[in-house]
Amino acid sequence: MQSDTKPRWERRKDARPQELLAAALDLFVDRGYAATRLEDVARRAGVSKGTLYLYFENKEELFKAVVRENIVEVIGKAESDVAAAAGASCNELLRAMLNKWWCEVGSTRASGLAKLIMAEAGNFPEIAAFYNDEVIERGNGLIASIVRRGVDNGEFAPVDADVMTRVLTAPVLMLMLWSHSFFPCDTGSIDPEAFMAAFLGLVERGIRAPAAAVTD
Amino acid sequence: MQSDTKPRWERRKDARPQELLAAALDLFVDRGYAATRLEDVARRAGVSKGTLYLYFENKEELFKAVVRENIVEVIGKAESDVAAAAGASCNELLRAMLNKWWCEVGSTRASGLAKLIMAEAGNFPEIAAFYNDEVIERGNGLIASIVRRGVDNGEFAPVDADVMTRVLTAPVLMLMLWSHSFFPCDTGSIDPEAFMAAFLGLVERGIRAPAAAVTD
Amino acid sequence: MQSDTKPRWERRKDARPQELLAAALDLFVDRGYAATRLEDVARRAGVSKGTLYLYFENKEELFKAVVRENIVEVIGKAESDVAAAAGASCNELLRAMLNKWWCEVGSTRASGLAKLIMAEAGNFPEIAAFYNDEVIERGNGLIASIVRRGVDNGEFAPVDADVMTRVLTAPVLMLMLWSHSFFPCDTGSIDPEAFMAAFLGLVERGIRAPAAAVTD
Amino acid sequence: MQSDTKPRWERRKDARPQELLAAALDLFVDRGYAATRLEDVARRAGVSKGTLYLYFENKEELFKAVVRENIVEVIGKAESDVAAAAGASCNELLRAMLNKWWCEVGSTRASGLAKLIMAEAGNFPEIAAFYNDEVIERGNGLIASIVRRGVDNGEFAPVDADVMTRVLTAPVLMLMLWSHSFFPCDTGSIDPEAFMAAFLGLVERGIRAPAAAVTD
DNA sequence: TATGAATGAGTCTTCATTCAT
DNA sequence: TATGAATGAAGACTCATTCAT
Repeated sequence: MQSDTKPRWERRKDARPQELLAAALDLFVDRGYAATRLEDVARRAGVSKGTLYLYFENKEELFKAVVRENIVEVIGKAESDVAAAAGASCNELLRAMLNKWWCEVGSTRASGLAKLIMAEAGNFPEIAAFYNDEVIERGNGLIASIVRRGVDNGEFAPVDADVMTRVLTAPVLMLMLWSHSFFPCDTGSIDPEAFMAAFLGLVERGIRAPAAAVTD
Repeated sequence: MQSDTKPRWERRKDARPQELLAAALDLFVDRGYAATRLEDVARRAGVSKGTLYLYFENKEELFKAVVRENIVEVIGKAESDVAAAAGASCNELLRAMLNKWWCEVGSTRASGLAKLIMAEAGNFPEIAAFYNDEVIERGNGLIASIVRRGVDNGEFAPVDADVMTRVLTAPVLMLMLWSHSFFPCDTGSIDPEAFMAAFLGLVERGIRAPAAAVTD
Repeated sequence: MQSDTKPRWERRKDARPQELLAAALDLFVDRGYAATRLEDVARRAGVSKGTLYLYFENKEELFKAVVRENIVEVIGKAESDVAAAAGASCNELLRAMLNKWWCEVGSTRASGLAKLIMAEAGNFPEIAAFYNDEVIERGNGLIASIVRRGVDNGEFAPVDADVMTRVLTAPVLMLMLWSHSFFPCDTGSIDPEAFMAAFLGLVERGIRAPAAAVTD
Repeated sequence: MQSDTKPRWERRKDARPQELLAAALDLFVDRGYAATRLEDVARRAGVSKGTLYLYFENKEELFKAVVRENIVEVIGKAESDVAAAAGASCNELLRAMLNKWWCEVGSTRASGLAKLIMAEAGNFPEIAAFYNDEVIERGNGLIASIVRRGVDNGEFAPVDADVMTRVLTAPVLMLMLWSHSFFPCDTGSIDPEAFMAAFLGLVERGIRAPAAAVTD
């Protein structure tokens, strides 16, 4: 859409940040935050180290940009979805959200960022705070709101919504972590679909109100 | 009689390794593997850098020793326990083991090692291999053996033991990870006992054979 | 126009490797391999430690580059020279080569590398192998080829070429070693030209075939 | 010869320094001065690091003691021998001394000390001075005195005795160095006896006065 | 005498960041 | 905008020497 008259050597001017973000995502996911060298990010994006600093103030800002691009955005969409499904069955909605979370984030490269955060947040407080505010609080809030609604309307057993949110998100988080592990037994032996199916089955049967059977 | 001048060092041969392992556990857990400086480990144990090398060949061997001391040993005991409980109810045994795992490892400082491994194994293949062989394979094997027995004797629904093992261990693992996170919401908001209770309840109701409901 | 503040560094890409190699040669020769600190090499070349690593992967590669620059190249030229002098008197060619060796390598700073190798090869096997292949084998082969020709054409007494090569190269090597010794008697008392003259005279009279006298 | 009444555990009290010197010789020769660790010396002698310091003030004194024990002593005997052979043929005496030197020092482990000195004297000035005074000056003086006598009595061509001493000692020195090299071509391909025979033949024919040929 | 635990200065190597061009 | 040469602080590991026992 840009003017066609621009000389050839200036092409892709606007694409630079995207290429850098893509390269950074790959390397952060593979190596972690501290172990990722900016020079490698630059090289993978086909630019020089100095260029990277033209687009991102420093390593930390680069990382934040990667998180925004790959995770924060998805959460925003999910929030809209939940708001739109106000009348749906909570048991189904809950499982749909968990499954969607796995499909749209967990099963992508972006899930490596969760591993990274888990691992290194303690050494980089600023990053921890950012991730907590932008991802964890919002993501958990979303799940908790569904649980709360399910408890309120009698679909679910009367559980503590915040605690149950943790229990429900834990397996998906672990699956995300495992999918970025280098353990032979992990990498090789877990079938994510089977795992999610087993987990969602457990949830379906495990969360609903006992009384529900009577009610039926 | 007491000299006013503190001796340059104190001779504590037998106590040293334990003190060093304790200091190393603390720092590995707090900072991760790569970010832990051996000089800090030494200082925390009250000795000099060089002294550490009298007891442990290098950083990697120090780490392995920490894992052996804090995790491998517990697994060994658990294996005996399971073998001794051959006739028990699998549903109960399973929950007992998961709970015990949390109590004896998960809720201690040692659980930080799981976080560390999750996070950094990819950058340190030798450590990954060691941990996989000594901890993951053995630990998973233990849980899977119980699940398999429960499926065989009809206590459990006919699930895939290896997949279910992953599903069952995931929440405990995540709780371990969370308990070593620095996120305000994590550190503050999770009550491990409530989490474990919620999780074990989910398991009890979720894993048993459907027929069991009829039996009640 | 000249800024009063000296720039933190100066950009000298093309000159750098040469400056670093020169500094490295000096220090390796003066202090040996193990005792040469890369920081000193850098400082002598007027750069920082890190800069050195932009041009040479590590200490070993730096050393190899120094050897290539200062010795291997000369051997290559000598090989051409010998090939070109196919018809010359072997007695004269032999002495010319030995003398040339002294003049072009032995009497320069580069000869200190021979001392270094002699001294430290045992502790650095990789360096030993490199030097053996690139310098010793080729250099000895060159001298031996002349001796062999001289024996074959009757100029020389029927000696074993490989043994005689050792005998012939030994004094030049020793002179090289001596010229880098710090012994008062060595540094001061040896006149290399007198030494070489005495040695070459010894060779001229000592190597030729006894029958030669008859021939005259 | 010591009292037989001494308790068993105190045996070999006087042998300790000898054992330490033997161990030190081995390691200095194999690894050089700087690279020899005193802990290894102690271990090889079967004692602890601390014990070594009971007998030798520090690394440097240990090294000096090794040199005294293994080289200085031999030179003393050689000086007596030369003094006793006042009337012998200088050509023969010279070759006898050179050969003896090889046999009694050069072909033993002690020759490795020459390599070590050659290599590292520059980094340890005190050691250099010691070796120069105790070994080099005295050894060279011995050879030079024979050369001088041979020139004076017409047996030898009128050479400069000091220069010729260097030329004559150089091959033996190099043979000593080579015999402690790790180069395949060195270790494997040099036959010391053949080398010495070739060298001594060269000397015999090369050093005598030209007139001598006429005389024959 | 003998031990060996303890020390700490010293050296190679890495990498985020800066800045002259 | 883009480059990449240059910087320098930081960390693992070694080893001569000391000294309480």
